[in-house]
Amino acid sequence: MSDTRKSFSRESEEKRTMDLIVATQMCIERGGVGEASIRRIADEAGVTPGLVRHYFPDKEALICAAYRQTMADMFKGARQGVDELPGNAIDKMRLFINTSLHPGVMNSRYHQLWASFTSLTRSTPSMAKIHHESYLEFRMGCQDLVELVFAEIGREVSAKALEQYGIMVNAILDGLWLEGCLAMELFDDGELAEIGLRSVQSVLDIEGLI
Amino acid sequence: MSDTRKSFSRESEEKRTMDLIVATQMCIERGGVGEASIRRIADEAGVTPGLVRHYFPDKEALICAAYRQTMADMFKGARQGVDELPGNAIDKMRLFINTSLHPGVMNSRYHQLWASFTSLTRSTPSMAKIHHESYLEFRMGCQDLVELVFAEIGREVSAKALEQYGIMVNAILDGLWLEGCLAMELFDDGELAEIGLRSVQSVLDIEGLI
DNA sequence: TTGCTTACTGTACGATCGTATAATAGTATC
DNA sequence: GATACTATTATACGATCGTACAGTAAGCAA
Repeated sequence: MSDTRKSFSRESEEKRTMDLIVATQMCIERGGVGEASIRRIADEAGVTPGLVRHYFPDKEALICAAYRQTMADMFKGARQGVDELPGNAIDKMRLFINTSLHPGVMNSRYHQLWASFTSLTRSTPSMAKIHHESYLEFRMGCQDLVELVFAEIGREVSAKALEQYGIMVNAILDGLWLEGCLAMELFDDGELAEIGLRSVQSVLDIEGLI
Repeated sequence: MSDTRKSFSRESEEKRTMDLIVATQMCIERGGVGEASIRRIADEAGVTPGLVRHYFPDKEALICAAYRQTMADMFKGARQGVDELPGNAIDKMRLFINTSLHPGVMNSRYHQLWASFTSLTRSTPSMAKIHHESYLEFRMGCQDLVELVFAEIGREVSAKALEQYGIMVNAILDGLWLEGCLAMELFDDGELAEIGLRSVQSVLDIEGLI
């Protein structure tokens, strides 16, 4: 039909794969899963639809890859600087809470991606697996920080209690993150982070977080 | 094409509308927004696709109606019995937390619906409005209960502080609800409700909730 | 029973979907 | 510069989508 073919340059598998994943994120970000068709993703990535199948066996595999990437991005964003921080455990916890509840992580873009992927976990087993893994990873991140804090102040708790504290902190961060993502305009800058610090301090019955 | 027409009976607008809304919920519950096509919804409701347009101007209107209905269902479920409870404010708060974090409200069905609708709020203004309204309604429900509790024990707090307590309680419930919906099998019966009670008690610095 | 209203069915249309595959061209090797 | 490899394009196919609309029958009023 067309008399001129699209010119192109060959790229590495890593680049093309990542381009397609990022394009998928952008499509979903724009209008949910329904907006993320193979054609639109390819267009967003600057390639033609046929190429997608060259790198991913089917659409589901691409969506899964984008899901994994999104969760990795968010997790990395939330823990930014926490592990490198030379300070004590309380400082790490404070930074973790602050970072998780600031615009770098708590924004409508991540929320849109998160909600879209989450809505697929029930019907797609491979996505349910990703969801499960990333949930546990985040919860364990919370739990490990709690453990550090308790060790620092010399408090001893059972493994079960520690787990429940992890669940609590995770819930508070998830809940505040949700509120912030969904209604950013209702809160002042740093308000949710402050509420998060106060809540976690209360729940863990510790001091020095604020 | 077919030699026999589908027999039918005329029904009231209320019934047909509700049938279509429920059918929409069931389709979304089954496999996300992608599964909720007009044809499948009509089939689920026991009517033909053409009828949908007789009651709803387009698909978006039907999805919005289903969104509203779902949020109303959840809100009603969470407040079940709370307002009728003759007891004191602490009892109301306890019941509210327990009910919100038990299977009647905290289940994968509601979560699937919630996540699916939520993923549409960014690109569809009419759904963003519904989302905003239902979020504020739930948060105010939390805040009102906090106010009742504080009044009961004679604690006086500023309006701003009260609002922040409402945000905290809402976040804790949202966060735990999410955890429970997404990984029900990781928790014992009533474990999350208990964690919720302990967290709220800590955060509000009150007694008698557990 | 007849006729009227309209809830409801059935079919059609153009667009878009995911996938398959043949044809092409960029690039490295010799 | 010719050759081989394969990343990439282009096109096709059948299915399904949302919507439009003409035709049909259910149920009520007279």
